[in-house]
Amino acid sequence: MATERYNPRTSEPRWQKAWEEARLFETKNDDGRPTYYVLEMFPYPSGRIHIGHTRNYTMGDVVARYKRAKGYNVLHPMGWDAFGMPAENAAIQNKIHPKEWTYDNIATMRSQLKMMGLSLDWAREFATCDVDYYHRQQMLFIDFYKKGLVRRKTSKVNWDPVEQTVLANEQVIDGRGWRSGALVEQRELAQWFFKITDYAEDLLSAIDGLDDWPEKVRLMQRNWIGRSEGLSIRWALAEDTAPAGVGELEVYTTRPDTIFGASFLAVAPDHPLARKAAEGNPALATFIEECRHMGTSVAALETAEKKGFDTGIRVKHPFDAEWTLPVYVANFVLMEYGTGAIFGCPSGDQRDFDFANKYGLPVIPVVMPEGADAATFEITAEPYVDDGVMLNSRFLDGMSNKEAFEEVASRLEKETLDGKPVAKRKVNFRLRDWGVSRQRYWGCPIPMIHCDTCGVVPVPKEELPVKLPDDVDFDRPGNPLDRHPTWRHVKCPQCGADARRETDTMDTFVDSSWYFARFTSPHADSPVEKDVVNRWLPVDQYIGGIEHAILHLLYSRFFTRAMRDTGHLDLAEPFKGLFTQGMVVHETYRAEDGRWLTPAEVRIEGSAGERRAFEIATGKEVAIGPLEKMSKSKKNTVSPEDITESFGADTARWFMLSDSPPERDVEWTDDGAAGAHRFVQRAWRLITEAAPAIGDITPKAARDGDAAAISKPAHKALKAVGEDIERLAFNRAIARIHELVNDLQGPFAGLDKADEETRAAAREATEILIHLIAPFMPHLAEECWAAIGGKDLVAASRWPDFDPELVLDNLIVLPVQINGKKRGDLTIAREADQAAVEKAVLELDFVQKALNGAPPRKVIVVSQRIVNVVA
RNA sequence: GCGGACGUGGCGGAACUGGUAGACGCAAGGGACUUAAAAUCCCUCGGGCUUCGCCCGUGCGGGUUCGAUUCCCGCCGUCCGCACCA
Repeated sequence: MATERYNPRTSEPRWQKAWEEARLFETKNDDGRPTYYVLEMFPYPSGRIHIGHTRNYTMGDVVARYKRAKGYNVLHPMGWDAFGMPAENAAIQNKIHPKEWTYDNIATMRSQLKMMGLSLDWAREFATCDVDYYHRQQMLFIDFYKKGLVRRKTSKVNWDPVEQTVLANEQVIDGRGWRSGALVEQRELAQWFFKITDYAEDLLSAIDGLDDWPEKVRLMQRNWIGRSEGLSIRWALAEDTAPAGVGELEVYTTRPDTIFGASFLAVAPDHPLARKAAEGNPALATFIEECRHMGTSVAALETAEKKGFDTGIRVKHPFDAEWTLPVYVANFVLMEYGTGAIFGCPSGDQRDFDFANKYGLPVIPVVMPEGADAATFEITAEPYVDDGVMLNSRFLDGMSNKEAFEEVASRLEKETLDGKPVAKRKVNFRLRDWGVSRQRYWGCPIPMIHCDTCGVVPVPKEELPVKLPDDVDFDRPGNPLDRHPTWRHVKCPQCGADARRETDTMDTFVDSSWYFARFTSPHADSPVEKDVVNRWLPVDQYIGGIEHAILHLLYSRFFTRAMRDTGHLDLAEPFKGLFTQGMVVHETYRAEDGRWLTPAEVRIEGSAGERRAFEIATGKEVAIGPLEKMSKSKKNTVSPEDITESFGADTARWFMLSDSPPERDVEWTDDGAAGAHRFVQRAWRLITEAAPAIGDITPKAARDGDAAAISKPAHKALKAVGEDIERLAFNRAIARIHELVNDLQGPFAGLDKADEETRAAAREATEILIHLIAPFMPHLAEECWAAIGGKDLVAASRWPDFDPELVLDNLIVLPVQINGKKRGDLTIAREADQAAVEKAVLELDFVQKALNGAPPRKVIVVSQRIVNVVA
């Protein structure tokens, strides 16, 4: 019997309206059921939602709908990470105010998201650029300040000497400003910092408790914090080479054991000693000046060619005053790490080795692998960086390098230089304090006032918020707040004299470090309401991109601790479960003249192996580029409307989760989307064609007979899909649903002639199928539910329970291997014991043939799994 | 440069804690239905061979094991992060 095709264009808006009218997704804080908080990283309002966003939100939505069906009070909110540079770039390019640009984008993207049928609580929506939000962020800043978690110090920025502005790292390309093309300089500015390093130890050790985080993210965070135990060693300068007034150089090392392999010391270009030495040395000053043009990013420094400059200063070896070593200024030594100075042991470190070879410095092997011969061991092509046995190291010879570490540390702790110990044991962290100052307009103003007499004074809370002025211009580069005629002029809250506002705004990472807490009480006067936020946090399942694995998550973990220590909430870890999803990628197309083309502008011919692309407008062939993350610049984006208009939101949701595992990238293909839509129609047809036969039947599972062929696969799928969703294995869940539909296809064909028992089983299986589909394709599920005469909404109904008896089979099929290769199967009762299985296996034809009359050497029976006969 | 991942048919991928490699889907080929098309349904689909079965096969080279996509060692390739992109 033919039924009409499912029409998502009419169906989807209808059900979205039904959910909205029933206010199904508006979460009440005082609901008594157990809570479940699922959150996807909120988007930056760049202009349009693309399919990559929607994949992320669909994952969260599947979890939210599933958990709701499992009886939880689910919080699933949405907001906008709305401050940031693109709004200012748009202001400069298109003469549109950042606020207008941002709120326009939000309006567009909100309506795009709504088309996806996401079960979001829109009543809690906010944007971080809402005055209401950044007002509370300023409260938090002042609380942190009063708690001693904020400090001011100087740090380096990228300075564009032509534009006279600070550049972000991404705006520095090959050491030049992206707009001006001028060579970037490093410049020191006084800036605001959060003292995240106060929590370094705790942020590190608490990672152990984050069981529901991916191991790779935990590892990345550990490495980022970078705790090391080492020795801080003071090296005396040789008097005749030292600049006036400087007597020593302090070096941090994690390898004091290699101290007899040292052949040079190196300091950062902005180390005080380097500056001092440069005063009387123009060539050195020139070298340091060159280093200052490298930009400030660590990646840029470390990928640059390693260069050093001999200062002429020499230091005395701590164990031998007669032995002196040269001090270099080196472009790869970072002032921010340790003491900004290192000693180089070329035989034990690749970078030191390269450096020594470049500048003709000695390479003395001091550690060799266990068992090597000290008389013949040499370092030639590469250094030896692993643990081992000491050599060429006087009193350390023969010790393990671990013992040598202890020996050097305890000896140097006792030695003195100018009356103080030569060395101190020191725990060092790679993690640096978090610089939050940005010299930009479109961010949360830092609520501080500079007074000539009182110094830095926080804005009194009752005078908050410090609002961004609307009347700004972007005709010139630089921070419009700085040149605003009136905004920065205020009275000092302490003495009443004329004073100046801080014109720096906050890093947008601050905005995203507590939004998850704000969602619990989005309209409260205080940043959060303690009892409410305590009940909802931590977020049960947080979902977002791997690109945020370190900074955003670390900052949020710091913020939660800081909010705890300022009395706003009572927990340390904001995210219980974390999932990092992959990106949606698409081929790129580029015309001969270099223009990027969108997928819609291109026609594809041929198939696998020999595909060619042609520009529709010109008919000319264009190059097919590699799969890349969808981006505006490469034009390889697919927008949700493209799909919803042709196939509907359900098809898009289904496709994005179907093939690739969620943590991996997914390639958007039109064929794949069409295939997903075929399944939508197939499920619709299966259910609506069955509807007349099962309309008035009471659902009942069948355990035996033909009808069990309907109930068993349904209950097996019910069990598997539930487990797969819990594990976020959406692609597997979808494969299980495909299998169920395949399994039901046959038995459902003759339903109109079937007996009562079969119809009851079919009714039950259909209800299960609809529930399985519902988290993924909620609109289709509602339409199917209505088609079989279901009352109420699927979105408001309970997840069914599977019958444990139906998911187990009495007979199982065991693969049988001979010498590890599969040669056949054995069908046997599930409860058969080891001996019975072994006996049955040895009776099999192909086993006897393989054994050729001889007894088997061994029979391995892995219960319920496999049998291996070793001949 | 440092840190982290990933690599399986023509394609996306599945394979639980070391236990049947290729589930499920896409593409392709063949067939049915149709005046025709679309839609739908059925069959084939890693490679090879002496094809009732055997051999090879999970980036490459070794190793451990009764058994390795999975564990170990060494390579190769691709991707992500690196503190002012969000």
